[in-house]
Amino acid sequence: MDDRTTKSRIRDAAIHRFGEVGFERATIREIAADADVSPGLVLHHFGSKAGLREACDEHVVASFGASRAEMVETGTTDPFATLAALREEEPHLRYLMRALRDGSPAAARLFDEVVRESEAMTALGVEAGILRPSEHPHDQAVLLVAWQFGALALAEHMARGFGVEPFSDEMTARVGRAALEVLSHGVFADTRYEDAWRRLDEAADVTPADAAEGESE
Amino acid sequence: MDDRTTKSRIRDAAIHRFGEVGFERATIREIAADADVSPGLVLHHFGSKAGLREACDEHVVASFGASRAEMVETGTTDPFATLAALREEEPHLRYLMRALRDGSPAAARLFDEVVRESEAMTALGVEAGILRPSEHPHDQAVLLVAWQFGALALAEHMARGFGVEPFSDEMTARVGRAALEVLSHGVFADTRYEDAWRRLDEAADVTPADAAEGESE
DNA sequence: TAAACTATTGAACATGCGTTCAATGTCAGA
DNA sequence: TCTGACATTGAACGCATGTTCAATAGTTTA
Repeated sequence: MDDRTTKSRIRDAAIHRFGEVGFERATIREIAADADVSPGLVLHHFGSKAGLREACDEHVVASFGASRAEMVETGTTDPFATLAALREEEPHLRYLMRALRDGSPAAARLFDEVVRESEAMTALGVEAGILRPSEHPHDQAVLLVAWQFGALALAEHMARGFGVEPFSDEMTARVGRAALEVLSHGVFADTRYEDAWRRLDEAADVTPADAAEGESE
Repeated sequence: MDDRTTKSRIRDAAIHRFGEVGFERATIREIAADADVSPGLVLHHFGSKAGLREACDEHVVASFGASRAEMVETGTTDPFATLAALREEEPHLRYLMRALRDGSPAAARLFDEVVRESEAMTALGVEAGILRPSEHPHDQAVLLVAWQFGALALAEHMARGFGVEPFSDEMTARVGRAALEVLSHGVFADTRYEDAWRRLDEAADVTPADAAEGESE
């Protein structure tokens, strides 16, 4: 027995399928079978496959929004607690991972939201003396979110590299440890590369301000 | 006039299409049209769509292998020179990006190869005093490659975050600058998080050696 | 009770796809 | 010139898919 409404059962089955095999490969017939309904009913409730995707997007994004809002309230500032908390909702996480890879609009929305929040939280961390101030806080936020989401999207490959199961506790631990080391000390022994880059930068006059237009080519 | 052989023309058209829209969405008919041949000829040369993918995989992986081998010979040790060099072959880069997102076997192969090479190059860098020695060199290599490839896979989102075009010089510059800052200094002001994690680590006894099996659950 | 509306089904439809295949063209070698 | 192998075409086939639709069951409303 399943006390959820039929519509939400279909949506959850779709989230699961989409997350597992991607939007393209997932078929309405399979989703309907998973939810123990006929294919026709899926279309009755969601209009089309695209409509079904939108409903899933909305639900997952809202769900993550809620848990992020909770973290903001409790005042969590570091990104790894976030990652750990995300693991609680594995189907949604898989869905998000797929959405990122599929290039779904929802993933783009979520990416931008998280960048914005990450930038704000970083500012708080800097004030609190926990985080090192960056010369380009926005760029850094974009990069760190891309790394975090990117690692999520490539979880399968990382797991293989570690020799563990994707989405296992083992994996979270290994990723967390390695990431903390890098994010605490960096990987370069000194700043020779950074200095070199900065000189190139100043010569080419690439500043965030006039970033919108490309003057070469 | 195109002096390449018809077969390689088809393969290059396929690499382009696969890279642009992904393996699933790309159709043999479109690829054939791009290469100015009939759909039948594509199958005549490559047997099936999967065979065509394999041929593309092999070609792209080999191409990247060649340019990486060249970098090893010239003794380049830092990952950003690699990124810059990759930009020269944009279609192949787009293909690789898609392959990573699609979960193609070729992408897995390449990922593992690059991890291995990255680990070796990092060891060289440490010896040379350029790179900081890591406590878990393999884990660090996996993480850094995942970040690098992940950022590549999410190039579209990063570009939007920066307000620039994907695969533009502008974008390379911004990513490089932000990455160098993080990889030179880290983001944490001190090691309090790392220390806390290490204590958790020792308590749970999570070591790389017995990483293969999960004892909980 | 009757009517209207919603949930649900199963079959059918249309389309686009990968693939097959017989036919034709092309060209090197006997 | 004849022949065989290969390149190439275009039409057709079969299949899986998203979608439509009339019909049925169930539930609410007047």
